Amino acid sequence: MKDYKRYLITAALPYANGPVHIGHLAGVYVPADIYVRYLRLKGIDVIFVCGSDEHGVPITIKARQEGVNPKEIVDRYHEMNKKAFADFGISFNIYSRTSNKTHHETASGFFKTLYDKGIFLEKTTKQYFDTEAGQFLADRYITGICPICGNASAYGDQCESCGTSLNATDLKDPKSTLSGSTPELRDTLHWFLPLDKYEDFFKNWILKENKHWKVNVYGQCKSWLNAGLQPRAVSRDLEWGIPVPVEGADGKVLYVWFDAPIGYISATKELTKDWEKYWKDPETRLIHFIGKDNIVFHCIIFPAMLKAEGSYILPENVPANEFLNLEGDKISTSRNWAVWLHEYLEEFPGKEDVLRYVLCANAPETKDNDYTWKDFQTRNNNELVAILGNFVNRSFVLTQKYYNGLIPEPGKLLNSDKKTLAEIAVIKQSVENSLDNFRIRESLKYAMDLARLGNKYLADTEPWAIQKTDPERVKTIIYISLQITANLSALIEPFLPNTAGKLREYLNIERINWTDIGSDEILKPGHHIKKPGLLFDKIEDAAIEAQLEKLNSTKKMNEGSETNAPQQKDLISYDEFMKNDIRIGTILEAEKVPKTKKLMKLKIDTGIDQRTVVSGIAEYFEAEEIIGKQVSILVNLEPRNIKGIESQGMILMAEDTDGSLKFIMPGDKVSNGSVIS
RNA sequence: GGCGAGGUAGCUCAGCUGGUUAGAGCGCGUGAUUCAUAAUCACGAGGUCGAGGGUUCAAGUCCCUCUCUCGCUACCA
Repeated sequence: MKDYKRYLITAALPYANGPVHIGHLAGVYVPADIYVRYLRLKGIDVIFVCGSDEHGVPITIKARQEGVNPKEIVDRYHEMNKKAFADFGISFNIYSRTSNKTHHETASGFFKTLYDKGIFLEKTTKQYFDTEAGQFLADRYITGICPICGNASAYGDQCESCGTSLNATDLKDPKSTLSGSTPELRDTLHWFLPLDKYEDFFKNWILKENKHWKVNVYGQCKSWLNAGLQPRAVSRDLEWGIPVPVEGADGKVLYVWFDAPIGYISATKELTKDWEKYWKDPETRLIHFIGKDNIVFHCIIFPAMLKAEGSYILPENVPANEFLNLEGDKISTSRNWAVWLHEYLEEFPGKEDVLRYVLCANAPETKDNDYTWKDFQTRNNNELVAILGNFVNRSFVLTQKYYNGLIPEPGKLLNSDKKTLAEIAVIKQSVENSLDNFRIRESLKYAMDLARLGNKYLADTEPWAIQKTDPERVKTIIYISLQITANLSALIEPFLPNTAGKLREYLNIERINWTDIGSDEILKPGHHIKKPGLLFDKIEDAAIEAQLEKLNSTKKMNEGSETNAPQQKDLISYDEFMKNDIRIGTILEAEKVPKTKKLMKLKIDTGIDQRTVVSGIAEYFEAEEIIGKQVSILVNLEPRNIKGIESQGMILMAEDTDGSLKFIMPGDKVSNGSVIS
């Protein structure tokens, strides 16, 4: 690899509409922090930037739900996450935010540069405008009648009743949710980044020059490049965000995906006057730590922006991780299925390193992984306490007992002693090699090998057995054990910084340079170590059960459907309801529509006729098992062509909380064509 | 359906350009040991490497088909 002069490390900007959880930590912040701490210990010039991503529609929606200003939302979560990260020990050089002045100026300037260079395409489209509120409406802010299923409160981007994704202009009788008025269609101008023009560049840069990227990252990029890149709108009509810095662009802001990654640049700017050195000098190695949901932005879109601007370097690597599950289920902010960092810090005070350790040991580097509290306990008790903590404790206790805390003078080293000491450098080399290749999980395992080495050394030499007969030999043994603990304090520093600090305190020494790892004379004979405490405590079953209980109650809350059931829709009149002609029919034939995942072609006896209906149920039913069943069917829905088949009606389904579908059927058999009212 | 990633011991994962009896950590069993938060150390049991074909003197490793998981994408009337 090229010899870089300095490193710029970014960690994905957490979205400021919720707290940080273990999934974020395991995928992004813990690996990034370990890597950065490692670089720092090696004396490398590195800065580590992050911050809150505070723009975008979801934040405005959350604000509206709570009846507050978006600013209140982002302030709340920015402060909360900033503090949680700091308390947890993620060592950002700066944790900034995209709502601040520097960022607004930077993002705005970045846009302006591209604009002046004539990079953007301009396109005019028609969008709804709320004349009362005086603004264009995001799709989410429009409700109306779904053209597909007739649901009266479909959103402009999606009908939650039938699940169809929509354009706001598809809705019948659209209403603004801001003012309740009927919006009017107006022309609106937007700017697009012509990603398609960079396709050749990316095919070369990623597929040829970046073969060293992780397979999951490389493969995902290949998938996108093969599908072809499309121009992407960089602006949108919204109040919350960074105004488009162009004449006549009132009410338009930069699309959040455009401004967010620029947040890395603004954060660097805030941090140092020398920011350009980190962003524009090819001797800087730029690395983005992200989760897999962010791959396309960091591997294609943001580099395209940087490339278009012209003066920036591109990322040298993007070590994206997969996702972490929790006790077998996907982590979900909305379902409160998560271990929140701020809560963990309160519930397990002083155990920051335990979580770091478990998340790193379980980091989803190659595929999604599962976090369980049982595993958390096991790793703490059987690895941190039993292997690492125990070795250190054994060494200390022996030192206190035999020498009153003074480092003894070693005698002549035996071959086995020399071999043990030489092993330290080998382990260090393994740790480095893994870290250099972003195999963080593996590197942690190697680091633990040093503690294993220590335990084995003590077991092999048995100082307690020969103290009476050969006290001189014991001095050497303890001396070497203590040198191992000292080396350990440096080697575990990137992974377990608090523990490393504690260990140094017990040893009564200053921080050791990474390059000194492997030395057998870190602690000088006669040096006093302090009366030690324990590095780790056992975690009892009760603490784990409490966490499981907490998750269990979350699960119950989620199942107690009130919390999850969608809100009641707007009132309708009896007449309106009676427009629906819903009947009971019998499924005569069923077959899966080829080349689709969900579609099933059904022939239904409606009592009036026999007709064909295409329905999105194939994921939950086999064709054979549903033939002969009675179902409810909306018969007067206007026909629609789906995959070349005319669908004449809609089968009514109930969607359970887990997303599975169930038929709405009569309690007892009735004649086909029976009317439902 | 298309594309991408993954499916290797009970669990979490290594196995590079195909080559001796498929590895590690944790868990499990047996033994040793007591300095240590019943911790440690040694040894051992456990895998038809998702399934089935094929190429090859030789395949976990290459090719084809199928299957399951995750993601992107199409589709959901």
